[in-house]
Parts: sequence; C-alpha cells; structure tokens
Amino acid sequence: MQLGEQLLGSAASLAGPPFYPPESSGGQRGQPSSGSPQRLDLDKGPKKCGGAGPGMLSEAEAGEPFPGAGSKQGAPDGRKAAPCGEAELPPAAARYPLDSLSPERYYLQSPGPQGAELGAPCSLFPYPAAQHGSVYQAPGGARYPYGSMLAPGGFSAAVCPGRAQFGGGGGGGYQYGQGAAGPLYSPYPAAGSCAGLGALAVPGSGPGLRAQVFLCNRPLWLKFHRHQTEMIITKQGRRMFPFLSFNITGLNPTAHYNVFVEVVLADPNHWRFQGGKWVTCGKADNNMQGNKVYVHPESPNTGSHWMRQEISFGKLKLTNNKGANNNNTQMIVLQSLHKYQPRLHIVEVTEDGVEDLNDSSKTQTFIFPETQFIAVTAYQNTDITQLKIDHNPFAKGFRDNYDSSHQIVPGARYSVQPFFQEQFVNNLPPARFYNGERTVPQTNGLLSPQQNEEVANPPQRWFVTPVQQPGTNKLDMNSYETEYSPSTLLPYGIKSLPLQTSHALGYYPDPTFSSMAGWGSRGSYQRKMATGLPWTSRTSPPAFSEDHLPKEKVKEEISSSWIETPPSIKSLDSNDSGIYTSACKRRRLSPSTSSNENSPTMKCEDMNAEDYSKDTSKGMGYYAFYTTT
DNA sequence: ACGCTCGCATCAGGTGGGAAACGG
DNA sequence: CCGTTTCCCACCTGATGCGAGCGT
Repeated sequence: MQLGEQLLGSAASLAGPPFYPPESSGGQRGQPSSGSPQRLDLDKGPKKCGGAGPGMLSEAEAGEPFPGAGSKQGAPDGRKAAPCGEAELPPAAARYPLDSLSPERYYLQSPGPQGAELGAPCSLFPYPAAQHGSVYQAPGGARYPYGSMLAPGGFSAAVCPGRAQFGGGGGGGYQYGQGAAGPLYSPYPAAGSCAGLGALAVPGSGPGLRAQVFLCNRPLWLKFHRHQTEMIITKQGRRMFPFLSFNITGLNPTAHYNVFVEVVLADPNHWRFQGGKWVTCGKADNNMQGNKVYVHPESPNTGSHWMRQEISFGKLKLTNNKGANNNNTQMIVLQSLHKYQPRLHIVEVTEDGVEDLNDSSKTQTFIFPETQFIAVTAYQNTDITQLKIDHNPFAKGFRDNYDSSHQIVPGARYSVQPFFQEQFVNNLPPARFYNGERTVPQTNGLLSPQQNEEVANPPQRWFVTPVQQPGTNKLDMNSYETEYSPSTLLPYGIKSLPLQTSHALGYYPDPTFSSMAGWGSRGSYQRKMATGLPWTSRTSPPAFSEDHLPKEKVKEEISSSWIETPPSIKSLDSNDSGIYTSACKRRRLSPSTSSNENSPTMKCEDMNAEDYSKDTSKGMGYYAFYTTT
C-alpha cells in the first residue's frame, strides 16, 4: 500500500505546483533563448555580479539568475540581462519560497541506516514501490513528498488553489502526503501518485508530456556514492561537488517549465562518522528551517530550451546558515550530519512563468538516489576528500604532485588524465554531450561497446522518468540493468537535438566533466577510514556502492576497481606513505590509511574513473537515466 | 587607420587543510 | 574532553581587461 499511497502522496505533492507570482518576469528570462547556445554563459556571468557584492555575496545572492548580465558575455540568449542583485533573482526563484521547508520532510530511503540501504540494491535504482519501504513520516506529521520543496506557504500553498486538494492550502500541509496516507516522504512522489498518474503527463500530450531525465555526471556521483557522498556546508555557502546536472527529454518543446532542485532529508537519522564508517546516532532534526529549493536560473523556459542542453545546478550552494534563506535563493540550507536527497522538479508553467493551477499533472519529480549525501562541515571520510580533490578543478592545488605540467608525474595518473581528457574533449565535448547529437553520447555509451564495459563501468546514462520511481532511493538493480538495455536507451538515442555544447556549468567545464566522467581522476586518495575496507565493508557506503550496481557489476567494480588501478598511479602517491604527507600538501592522513591506501592499488573510484573515462571516451554519456515505469 | 585575434595580467571566487573556537 | 564548527591560508580555475601583433 504504501506504495500506492506514497505515490499518491507524492504525486499529489508534486502536483501541487508552486505558485508563481505574477511578477515573475519569468517571461523574460524564460524566453527561449533559442539561439543562445550557452547556458554556460549564464553561469559565468555572475561573477561580476557576484563580485559586486562583497565576498560573501554569492552569486546566489546576487541573483545568479542572470549570470551573464553585466558581464561581457551578457546574456547570450538575448535574455535580458538583469543587474545583479536580489532583484534579479530569477523570477522563478522568487516564486518558490525557499523556505518552505517543513521541518519534517524526509525523504527516506532506506530504513536502516546503512545496512538496509545499502543492501538494497535499490538504493540507486528506482524500485517498485513495494520495495520501498520505508518512507518515514516525519514526526511532525507533516509528510510531504515535496514538503521540502514546497513551502508551506510558498510553493505549494500559494500556489494552486486548485491544488489545494492536495493539501495545500495554506501550507498546511503537504498535500499530498497527507492525503495519501502513506508515508510521506516517499521519494518518488509524483510519480506514482495517484494523482500521480494523472499528474504525470501523458506522453505526447502537451503539457502532459512525460519527461525523462538523465543524470549527466552519474559516474562521478556513483563514485562518491560508494563511499557515501559528503557535501561541505558553510556559512557562506559551498557549491556541491559533484553538482547536479541533467539532460531532460520528453518535454513539450513549446511549453514553458520551471526547473528546480529541492533537497530533502533522506532519512530520519542523525549521522556520525565513526570507526571509518557512517553510523546513525540519534534522530535527525526535522525542524531545520531554511530554503530547500533552488530554482534553475533559467527558469522559466521552454521545453525546447531545457532539452537543448544540459541543465546543471553547479551554482547551487549548500549552507548551514539558516539566516541565509531569504536572500539567497541560490543557497539551500541544510544541517550538518544529516543525510539528504536532492530531487529535480519540472513544473510546467505558462509563458509568464505562472503555474497552471488547474492542472496538477504538470509537475514531475525525479530522484536519483546516487545523489544522496551527508551534509558535513568538514570532510569525514578521506576517500571522499580525495575524490573531491581528484575531480574538482578548484581543488587541484591539493592534488599530490600536482604539477602544472601534470605530465611530470610519472604515474599513470597524470599521464592518463591528459589522455582521457583529450578524449573527452574530442569525444564528449564535442557536444559536451550533445553536440551533434545529444543522444548519442548516450547512445554510445549505452549501447555498444560500452555495454560490455558497462558492467564494469557504470552505465552511461540513467534516465529517469518522473517520480514514478517507486523506490526511493534505492535503485532497482533490475531497473538498472534494464535500463541499460538498449531498448531502454534507445529512445534517447533517437532523440537528436542539435544541442549546443554548452556545458551547463561554466565552471568545471571540461575538466569537471571529465572529472565527472572520471577522466581527470587520478587516482589515489587516502582514506580516513580505519577499517580501511573499501566501501564494501563500510556500513553505509557499501550499501551505496552496491546499490546501484548490479551485483555482478558491483563485484567487478569492486575487484577491479581497486585492483585495476594501475599501480603506477597510486604508486605515485604511494611513495608517499611517507611522502604522502609531504606530497600532499595538506592532506589529512587517515589513520587507517595506511600505506595501502597509498599503495599502488587504486581505489575503485579511481578505477572507475578510468573506466569512466574510457566509457566516456567512447560514448560519453554518463547519464543516469531513469524511466519511470 | 581600423578591426580582429591572441596572450598576459589581474581579479573574483572556489577548494580542502589546519588550527582555533565553540558547544554539549 | 570530545566532537563539531568556523576562520584563515595557500593554491587553483575561470572570467575579464588590456595591450601587442597582425591582417585588411
């Protein structure tokens, strides 16, 4: 039942769209910038704006919305360049109250702390509702699927009267959830929901089109996920890394949509990193207030616009500063040591950016379990730290042996990197995913050669359809595999859009992506964990890792991963056992880390990285692709 | 002379590390 | 006392501004 209930609830909640204030100038922004190729620009632009502001002022504050504004780049699309400043906040953003959050929203995934989660294959894959289990209701009672995203008053409430049915109303509740009875936090609200279905657009039907979403940098996410992703939160806000980046298909090209990310509690627990692994310790604080929604700066915009290129949320910042919610539409307020699950919401709106209150089916939600993370103020797991260093361009300074030449390092690492990058560049970049064909990338990855590899390597793309995913966090292995199946994938392949290459994120361009893909990765990193076990042993992480991958795959990865890594690579570091410290400028040594870590063997991640890179090179597409049923 | 391209310098901002501060 | 949070640091990326060089 739960399933159904959940779905309903979720759907409902989802359905309940946010309300967009008229002011939404959305129209302007929203204008399809057809021509404008670059979404990137948007991201770029802000600097100046941001700059305007004192350091603290983040783009977000500045109103990332129009990154380009002011800058030379301006709005490529022709969008109106708004001055930086709050005023500039994207209409959409404004519309969605950030704060919405109800304290109690959990998106629960797995019941148990780790084990459960992990164990469940589903963690990563959507799984049948039935499987899911546990959704936790918030103590508060409020359950909402969306909860988080919707502010009681905000989003949902305001919103659509029509949707009041869902609960909304004034915010009181989260509609759906409640109604539904079931668990509130079901991860995949929309989808199934009763409304769900209804809510979900019918394929083909205009508004109702059912969208499909790919998690572009899924491989990278998986790497982190294996170790239990951690995201730093700071007062001034810290960007996510990996950041959320999606490709969307299946939208009505002419319809307008608002796209935003909501971050909700993934479980009702408070977590602590102990003994080299994450363990629960007490209950989560559901009363945390603060903005939980980040509206994509380009919202609202047309379906064609959203489908044209990768949609990334690289500027999204995470903070623990509750006071930042008002002004910072770019910041999502989280609580340290709590586990969160990002959700992507796509809401069809009018050209003006106003949601159609009468049609609750216009909201679709997508959840990628592999994007779950624990918010921390300081990294706990050195594996994560190393992954961040290895893949985040801004952290290059912390790489061992980082040399401008990069080549200098004997290790495979660097040498490899360039290579892959290049490939990346050549291959991927081409479109950075899409170029010529957006699809393809995918395609490549998906089908062919890679397929084989995929086993070892994560699939390139994961496509998700609206919430529908029953399982919350967990990925359904079956699904997983299935998805790989050509059939599944093909669809995408079909779609070829002339995309621009623009990488969604200005930052982390190639490198990043590459990194995402695993290109850049170098490999080694130390772990803090005493246990030293690869993720397998870890409580939580392990689960993750496995969750998403089919067992076989997992095995392979596991074995291969650590092993495969070219010794050389690590060796580089390895020398380091002692060196490590020295070499690593500031690396934190993990107790357990032993030389092993440094040892030649690469960690799975590393491996993966390479694998990914390989994959990427081939097809590139690392996208998580979920389809709802 | 004018316009365009390229390269360098500068600035803003992001990153993790480490130590200090804080709080239970 | 211990765990968590905050602040500052050095390092790096990316964007922008400016000037030099080159072609028309």
